[in-house]
Amino acid sequence: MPEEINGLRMTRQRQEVYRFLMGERSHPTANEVFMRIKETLPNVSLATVYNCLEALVQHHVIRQVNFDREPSRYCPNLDEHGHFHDETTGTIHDVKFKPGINLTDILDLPPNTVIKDVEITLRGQLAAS
Amino acid sequence: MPEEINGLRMTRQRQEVYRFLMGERSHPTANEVFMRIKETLPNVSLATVYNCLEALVQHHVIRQVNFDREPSRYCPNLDEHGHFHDETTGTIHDVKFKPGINLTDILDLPPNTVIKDVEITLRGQLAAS
DNA sequence: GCTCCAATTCAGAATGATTCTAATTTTCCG
DNA sequence: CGGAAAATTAGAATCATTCTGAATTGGAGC
Repeated sequence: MPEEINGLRMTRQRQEVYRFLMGERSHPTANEVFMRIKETLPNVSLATVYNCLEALVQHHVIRQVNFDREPSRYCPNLDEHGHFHDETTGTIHDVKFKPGINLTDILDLPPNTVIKDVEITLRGQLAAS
Repeated sequence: MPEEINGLRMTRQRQEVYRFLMGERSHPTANEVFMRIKETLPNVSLATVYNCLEALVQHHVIRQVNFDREPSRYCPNLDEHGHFHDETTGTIHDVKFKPGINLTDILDLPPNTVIKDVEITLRGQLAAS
C-alpha cells in the first residue's frame, strides 16, 4: 500500500527514483538514475525513469536543473538556490543565497509580474585554496 | 574587405547573422535566424548559421540563452542581465539588476571561486495591469 | 592577376536526449 | 472477483544540434 507524496501515488518505480535522489547530492541525469535504479529493479525502462522524474518534478518533490543544453539533472533540494558548475571537476554544487536576500529585491522586474520559477546557474572554477 | 569584430573575421554570412541579431530584441532561435538570413542569402545553410552563432558567442559578440531544454536563443545584449520568459505570450524580456547590485554579494559562494558565466532565467506571467 | 593554404561554407548524415506509441501489466474500488 | 484507469514497457520517432567530407572563398606573397 504505497503512500503518496504531494498527492503523487508512489509506485515501486517512483519510490526507487525518489529514494535514490533523496540520498544524492550529485545532481544525476535521467540516465544515471536509470543505471542505478536498474540494480534493484532490473526490468525498469528508461522511459519509466523519465516518467517518474517528470511526475516527481510536477508534484514539486524534486527539481529539474538544466545547464545549457546538457542532459537535464535532478535535484532533491527544494529550497530556493542556484547551481554552480565547476568546470574543472564537472561537479555541481548548490549555491544558497545570503540570508535576507530576496530575488525580487534585486531584479528590475516589470510591474505585475508573477514569477513561477527561477533558475540561477553559474559556470566557473573552484580554485584549489 | 570585411572588418573584424572582437578578432572574428566578418564573412558575409557572419555579417548577416550579426546585423540581424543586433536589431532584434526577440531572442530568436538558430532556425529563426536561418529563415530570416535566407531572404538575403538564399544559399546559406542551417549548419552555417549554427557555425556563425557559435563563433559570435565564442568571441563575445552575442550571448546564447537557454530556457530549460528548448532550442537555444541568441541575444545581442552583452550587459549582465537575466531573462524573463512570459508564459502567456511566449515572449522573452531582458531583466536588469537594480543599480548597485553585484551578484557575488548575494550568493553564498565557496571561497576561491572564479565565475566565468552566470545565467538567470525566470518563468512566469506578466499580468495585464 | 595568379597560386597556394587555411578558413569557411555547404548539404546531408549522424548523434543523442527526450518523447511518443501501442501493447501489457498493475492498481484501485466497487 | 471484474472492469476501468493509471502506470510501465520496449522500441520507434522526434528534433535541435553536431559532424563529415567535399567544394568554395579569402588572404598572403609574388
